[in-house]
Amino acid sequence: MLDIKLIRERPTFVKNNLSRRGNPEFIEMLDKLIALDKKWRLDLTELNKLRHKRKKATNEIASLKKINKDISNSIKKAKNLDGLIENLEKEVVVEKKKIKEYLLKIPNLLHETVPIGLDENKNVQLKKWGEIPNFDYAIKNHIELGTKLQIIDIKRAGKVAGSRFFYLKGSGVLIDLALINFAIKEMTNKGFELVEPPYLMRREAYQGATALADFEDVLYKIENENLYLIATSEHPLVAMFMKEVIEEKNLPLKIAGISPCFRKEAGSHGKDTRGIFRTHQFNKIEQFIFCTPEQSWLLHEELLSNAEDIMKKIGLPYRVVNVCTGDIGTVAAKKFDIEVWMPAQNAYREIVSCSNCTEYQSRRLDIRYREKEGAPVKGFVHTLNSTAIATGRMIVAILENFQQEDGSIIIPEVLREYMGNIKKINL
RNA sequence: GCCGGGAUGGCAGAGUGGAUAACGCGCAGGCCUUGAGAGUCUGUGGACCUUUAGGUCCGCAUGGGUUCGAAUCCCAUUCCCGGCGCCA
Repeated sequence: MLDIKLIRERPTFVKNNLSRRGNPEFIEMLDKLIALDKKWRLDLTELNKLRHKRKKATNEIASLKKINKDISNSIKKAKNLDGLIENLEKEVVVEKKKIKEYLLKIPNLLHETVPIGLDENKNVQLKKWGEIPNFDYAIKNHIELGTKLQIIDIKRAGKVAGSRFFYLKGSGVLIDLALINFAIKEMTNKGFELVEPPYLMRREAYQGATALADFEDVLYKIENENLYLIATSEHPLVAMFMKEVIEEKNLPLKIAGISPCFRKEAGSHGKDTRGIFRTHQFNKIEQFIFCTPEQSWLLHEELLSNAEDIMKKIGLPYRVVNVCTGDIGTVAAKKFDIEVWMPAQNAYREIVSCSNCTEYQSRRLDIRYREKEGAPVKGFVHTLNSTAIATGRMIVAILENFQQEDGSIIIPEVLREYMGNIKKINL
């Protein structure tokens, strides 16, 4: 959510920034918001005047009553104002609500370094790491590999839960858990505190964590309850501190969230339908940071480098892209994606997403900071998030990149200690 | 799920139908002091208008209701605590 004061004081600046997203709807919304805000302030001032009049009348009643004088005239005077006040009150409430709605829909301001572009094709490659493997035999995709090795069962998952679900079995489970444990070690070594969040969240909290428009497409709602399954641990992690004031000595607050993620993936029909690249449920270890505005851009780079370290240690070739204005989403001011090489697709595909959300989430959730206890609040914290490891996609990458001619898989060395020191997954 | 208790500023906590939501802690500033501390004075919820100063309204979990007037009375909802029940 943007600061309404900033919009009032520097409307052109905000408009220019929003226009970089290339969606005229946002400009329309902003114009409507500005006009509505103006009207709201006028009406509010008028309402306050009326309320003042009534207040004076009721005070009069109190003092007349004390000296046993007749109050029927004064009561009439006060009652006459009621209708006017009630009507204007309703108007003001409706206006305020609409203003809030616009504010919740208008996306975050973009950092100046975000490249302009309509879609992911305009994302700018920043760096590349690792050698793309050269296979001198016909390679298999992760579905063939996983099925043959009996570590992934998509068919039976379809029978039981529908498409985009999967069973992991045997060594598949071990890799999944090894990835989690490896990520835990990496994050702990880098000073992150481990957190297992609730997997369900109330609407009030969820609305602060993400954009309203994302709800229906992405989130599973529990029937007859005000609860949603989390799409990523980022959401319960940021909401964890809603309505709180954090002391500066505790910033930056670094958290590693561990949880399954549930996503409807509505609107992605036909995209990545086969296999476990895009599924309704997967496990993820997430990096999350609360910090001061001064710290956030440096920490954004740090989160990226943490995620890159993991890629390097596992040994997967990847590239980093600076996500462009059309692809960046509502809440981020700037976003890096790490894309891993997927041999069977002959392409780099997203495996890590690393965002600086500046104060967009914290303003919605009212997460502020102050110098120390009792001191006045300084402002809203900045929030950042980045994937550490999303196990589903990582398993796809490992199977495809480390496959051997006979269909076996070489296990990356860093994972072996968590898998009983086996080096290979064989049939 | 049932019964009971509760929700007031950054924190603690009074106020049970009538003007400014008390006192305190913390924090900020002034005075005092070589400095710190102690002491002392002032300030310390939000919004809007006007801005040198100031003015007005809102705010006691949320939403309704009663009343000329609600933190206070009534109804509903949410959350927290305790007890009982159920349960991995």
